[in-house]
Amino acid sequence: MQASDVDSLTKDLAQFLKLMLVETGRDFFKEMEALSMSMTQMKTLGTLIHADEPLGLGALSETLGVSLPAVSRAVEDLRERGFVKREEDARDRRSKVVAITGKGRHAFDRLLAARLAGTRRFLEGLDEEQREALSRGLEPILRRKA
Amino acid sequence: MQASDVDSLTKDLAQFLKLMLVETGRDFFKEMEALSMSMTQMKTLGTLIHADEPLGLGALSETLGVSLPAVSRAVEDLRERGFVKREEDARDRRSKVVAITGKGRHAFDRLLAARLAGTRRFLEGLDEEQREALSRGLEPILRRKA
DNA sequence: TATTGTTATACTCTATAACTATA
DNA sequence: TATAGTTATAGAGTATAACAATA
Repeated sequence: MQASDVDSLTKDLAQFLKLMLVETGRDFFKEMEALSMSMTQMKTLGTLIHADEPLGLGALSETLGVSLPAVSRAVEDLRERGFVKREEDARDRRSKVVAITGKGRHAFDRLLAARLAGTRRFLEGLDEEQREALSRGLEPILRRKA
Repeated sequence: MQASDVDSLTKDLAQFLKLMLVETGRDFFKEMEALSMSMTQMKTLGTLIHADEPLGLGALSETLGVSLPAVSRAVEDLRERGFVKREEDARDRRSKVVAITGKGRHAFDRLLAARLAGTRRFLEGLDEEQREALSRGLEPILRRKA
């Protein structure tokens, strides 16, 4: 591996990431604001939407890397607004399990769409050749075996 | 432009960005924490380091998209710690102009290095062919005329 | 009066500590 | 006792409003 190649590619990639962060951040944060959704609440929905079964608050806290009280309050607010439901675990009444609702899925989809909107807008600003090259550059990375 | 191509590339790029965010965020936030540096303070240093001349607080507030009081407090803390210096503008004593110090440059370089560290680590985990393709994908985008 | 910053105040989100209820 | 979650409290960061100094 030639160090200088990696060096210059590192700079290129960093520059590209910065560009994309600016481009994709706008719509996304606007949508978060419109939904009055905090970062923790968004990550909570994102975790629940992919979960096979309702999750306890401890599991959420662990997964999100956020304190238990912070999750507890974020979830309580989400519940009040109908984005999740929270129930006592029948087998252990100390535990409360949380699941996303249809309304929650809908909200998360909106946030996801906002995140993709900036990405798509950026790509539409490129020409076909640039998109082709980018696609060929990303493809092998995303499809590689870890 | 075939819509489906853009669709799938949008998804690929979004996935890639998410991957990189995780990969590059760790070192960076660790370094910010080590320097007790807030986001606004970091952006302040980043703006000043590229500025040709000292900037007034109003200009900083505008550039960073942060309220004047927030900038005022962020700068005061940076000044106390020697990362910037702040002086009255001789021509208008209402205005105070801020400039980065050597210590400030050094701190910002550390933050920049932390941000690049994750990017570089990621690239080093790829094989030569993957890096080549990525490089060819980014090159025309970064060098294009706006 | 208008403008540049600063200080006062209130709000959001967070973490640690104290607490409640169940196991 | 130990554990799951909630409530109390304090800290960091922000914005709007009130203020001080200079133009």
